[in-house]
Amino acid sequence: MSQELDKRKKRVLQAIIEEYIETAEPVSSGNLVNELECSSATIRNEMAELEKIGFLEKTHTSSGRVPSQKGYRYYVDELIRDDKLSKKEMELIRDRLETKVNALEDLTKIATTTLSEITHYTAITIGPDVNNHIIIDIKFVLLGSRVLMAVILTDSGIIRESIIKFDEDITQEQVEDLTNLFKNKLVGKPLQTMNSPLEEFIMDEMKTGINIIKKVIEEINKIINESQQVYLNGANKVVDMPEFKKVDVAKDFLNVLDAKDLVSDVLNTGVADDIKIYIGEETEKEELRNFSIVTFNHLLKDKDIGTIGIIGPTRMDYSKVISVMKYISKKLNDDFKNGKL
Amino acid sequence: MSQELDKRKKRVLQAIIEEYIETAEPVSSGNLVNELECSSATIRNEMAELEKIGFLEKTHTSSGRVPSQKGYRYYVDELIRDDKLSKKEMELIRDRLETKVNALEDLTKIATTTLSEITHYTAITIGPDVNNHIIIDIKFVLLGSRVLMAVILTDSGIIRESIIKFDEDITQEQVEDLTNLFKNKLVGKPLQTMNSPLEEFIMDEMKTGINIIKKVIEEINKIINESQQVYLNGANKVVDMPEFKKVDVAKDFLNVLDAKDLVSDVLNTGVADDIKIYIGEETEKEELRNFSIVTFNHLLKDKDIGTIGIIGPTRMDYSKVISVMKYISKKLNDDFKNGKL
DNA sequence: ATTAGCAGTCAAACACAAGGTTTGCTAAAA
DNA sequence: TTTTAGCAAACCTTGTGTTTGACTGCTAAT
Repeated sequence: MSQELDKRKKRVLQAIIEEYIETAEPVSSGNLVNELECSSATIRNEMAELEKIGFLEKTHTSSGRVPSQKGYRYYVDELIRDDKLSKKEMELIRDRLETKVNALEDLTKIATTTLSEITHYTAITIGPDVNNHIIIDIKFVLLGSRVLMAVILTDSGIIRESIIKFDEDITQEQVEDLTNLFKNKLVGKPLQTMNSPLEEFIMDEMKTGINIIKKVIEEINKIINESQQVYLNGANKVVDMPEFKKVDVAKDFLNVLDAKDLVSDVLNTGVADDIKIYIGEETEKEELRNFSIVTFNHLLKDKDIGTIGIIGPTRMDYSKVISVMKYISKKLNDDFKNGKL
Repeated sequence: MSQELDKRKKRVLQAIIEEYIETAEPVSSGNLVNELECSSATIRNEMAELEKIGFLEKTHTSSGRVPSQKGYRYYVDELIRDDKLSKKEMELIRDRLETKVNALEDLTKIATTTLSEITHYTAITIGPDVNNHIIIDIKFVLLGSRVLMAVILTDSGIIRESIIKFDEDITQEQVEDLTNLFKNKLVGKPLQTMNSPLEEFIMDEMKTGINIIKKVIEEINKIINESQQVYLNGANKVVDMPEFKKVDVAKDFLNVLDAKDLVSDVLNTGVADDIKIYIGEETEKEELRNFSIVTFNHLLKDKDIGTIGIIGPTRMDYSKVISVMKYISKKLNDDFKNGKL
């Protein structure tokens, strides 16, 4: 899979990619002569070979080199560094994550915002897939004569409430009936059990009408599915990136952000508790061919807190992004061990 | 205030503005000769006079005319039409608003999305200011030994829940104690009462610790203030507008969208149950000088359902925007009268 | 009061030349 | 064998000058 490069070629490739990430301009041989102890001619020879194996590209005959998708891939697999955080940035992260939150989901949002802030890329989150989380309790609360609130607790600490309005009055007796029914039927089972056929919910000694039960199930399901909500942060960061001077690229990007399911598809394929990088066409989505996505899925003591993604141009500062993600990951785990979460 | 223009001048001004709204190109005299029964020379004379009184501008000596801010203002005050909806568009609106919702806030979001969809501008919503809504009930539900949920109902039908975690166990007795305390103290009063000094909440026969009460109040206040949430739809619409070919204008726009408080400030000044138009500098915000905002605040039987705003370039299709808003407004009122809401 | 005609103005489009980078290649040096 | 210096060729970028075409404003005729 990964080609063998000699030491100097690695250094040349790394230098080119890092220079290009910084400047967004094609990198010339003369440009690197300060960083490597050899002449520009030597570097040119190396560049020619790196181009031959597909790691570099030229925009025209006499231009400098630009990394190819394959080049970036080699870079993130072999050459990347993950210590690109300044003291100040670490402090900022620690500070942000120390915010007291009531729900784990808020913590994910905070991590997302922080990530966007430090990397200057757009960040996207989708909540964890809660379908296989185990229900540990269900409560119904009567808020008015025709308004019922359902509260579901899961083992992952995620709480969902749903407010349900009826066309008829609901009695306290019916509420208790519902509570018993759903508790018997669902506690200890995964959330997706809510999707079982209606008949499964009908029991012998029921005082509550079937229409009410049906409605309750519908509304709760709605809430569960909505929970895969997409949260977006820093969409305006795009305008600072030179690649978006070209209007059609910017257009592509904004459209991608709007078609959230495109990105959430990618986020959903991310492996649990890992950082994953998709460069350009690796996402296998036509609309995303000019962009890269780095996803980050964190397990906090087996609890999936959702997937965070960074989306930006293929010329993304992968090192920085990875560094921040790893640091956040570490910080969350430490806090958890020390009982802060 | 509003200047007196003779009939033909009005027609010329209207034609220029509507042409410019459509094409985003300066309008020449020859361009209008088909719509008005006179020669281009006559139109040129009229244009010269309209320019003299500040309703039109030129981009350079020999260019066509472009409406000035003052011109737009005259247009929206005197010349605008509000019947610019096609049958199809009305159908779409009706269809969308017929969606069954549980919370009024969802209806506002649907209206926002529809508005953005039909006008092709970015739409922004802020929830109603709930501070003076009257509390009609407060409930506390124990979700776990250390987790409490507070539910507040208001007369406007808006429901807020807050999940509160404690470092110590909460007993059922304490929950009842809290319920009594808050019911006595708050039912019938506006939500902002929650902001009263802590001492006001301390009563003689309390079994619940002051720290718990303090925490509860804090968390509930957090939720109330969060409710002025900004909901944004159609941010990617910008890329279709020619004025955003200029990168710095696009940058301005995206930054404005990100600095949501800027826009929500404007939305907050909107008068109840009315449509209000701010053209360019009329917002008195430096960052918004190149944009116009049309706000729409709807009262559904005295209940403020929030303010919706459309933001776009000063070259906005005001007629279309107003038409849609009026139609939505009418539809909501009709539905309400017919008991559909 | 309106209009035709015409000169004047300016932006946008195009072509062309000059200047500057950067490469690949060759031949010399290490 | 590897590295380097030197140089021609390629090609982008910038600037300049020219042309074209779309307007307007003005004047004089209708």
